[in-house]
Amino acid sequence: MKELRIKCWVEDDGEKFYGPGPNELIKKIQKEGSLSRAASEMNMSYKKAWDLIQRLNQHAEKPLVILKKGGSHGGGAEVTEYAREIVAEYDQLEKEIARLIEKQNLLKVLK
Amino acid sequence: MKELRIKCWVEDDGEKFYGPGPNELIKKIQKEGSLSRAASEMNMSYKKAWDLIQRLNQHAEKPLVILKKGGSHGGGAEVTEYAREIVAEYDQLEKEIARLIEKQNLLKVLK
DNA sequence: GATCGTTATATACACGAATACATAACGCCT
DNA sequence: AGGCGTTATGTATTCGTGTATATAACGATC
Repeated sequence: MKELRIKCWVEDDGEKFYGPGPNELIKKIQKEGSLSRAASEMNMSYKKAWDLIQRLNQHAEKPLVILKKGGSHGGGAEVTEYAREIVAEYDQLEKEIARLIEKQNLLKVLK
Repeated sequence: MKELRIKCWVEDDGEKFYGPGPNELIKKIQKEGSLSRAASEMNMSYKKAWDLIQRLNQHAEKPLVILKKGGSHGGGAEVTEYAREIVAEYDQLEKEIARLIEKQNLLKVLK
């Protein structure tokens, strides 16, 4: 069965840094409060998730995720208010794209 | 400088087979009448282009590109009318997506 | 039948990205 | 002081994808 897929992301000087992956990861961090658990939930290696967060915080004007190590629970990850705003906007954009897709079910190549 | 990018493609049972690459390749084949020249114009290896055309013709209900070998000019590649229709539709879709992008310059993460 | 330019096909190699693994650092708690 | 769970960081390995290279097949034209 054929279907039309669309993906959108943000690049900074040609380097991609925000897209579906980071968006989902941030949501899972928010839910779990832990980067390692969020990563394994996505079947993503911890290192990749960590590198991703570094790049995210570095390119954005304000940090999206605060990582803390040590402490009673060993540490944790906190999603900033700024990040929650971005997630909401990205989700909104994806919704609008999905609406555009539905209007485009007439492609000959889809048959 | 940050910018929003969008890409769309068609999948068949999860396998992607039509997107920006194939679309551009078909256009160049139409212009050149040759698969090898079209491929090198895109800085794409001949093998990759050939494999791509095979997959395209196999998944579509009608062939998009007819390859002929031998003959006075050594052979050549011909784009079918069906393919030209698909290219036109895909270009149209990309245009609509570009219009959607312009309305979306308000993302916080873009600042 | 020799030539020519293209398609057809297989194999070896290069490269980048992701994974796997190992180990250190941290700070609250008992 | 020791344990715990998490973050922090480097390195080696794996894996997929594309490239590079070589060679054969084809068929009209001369």
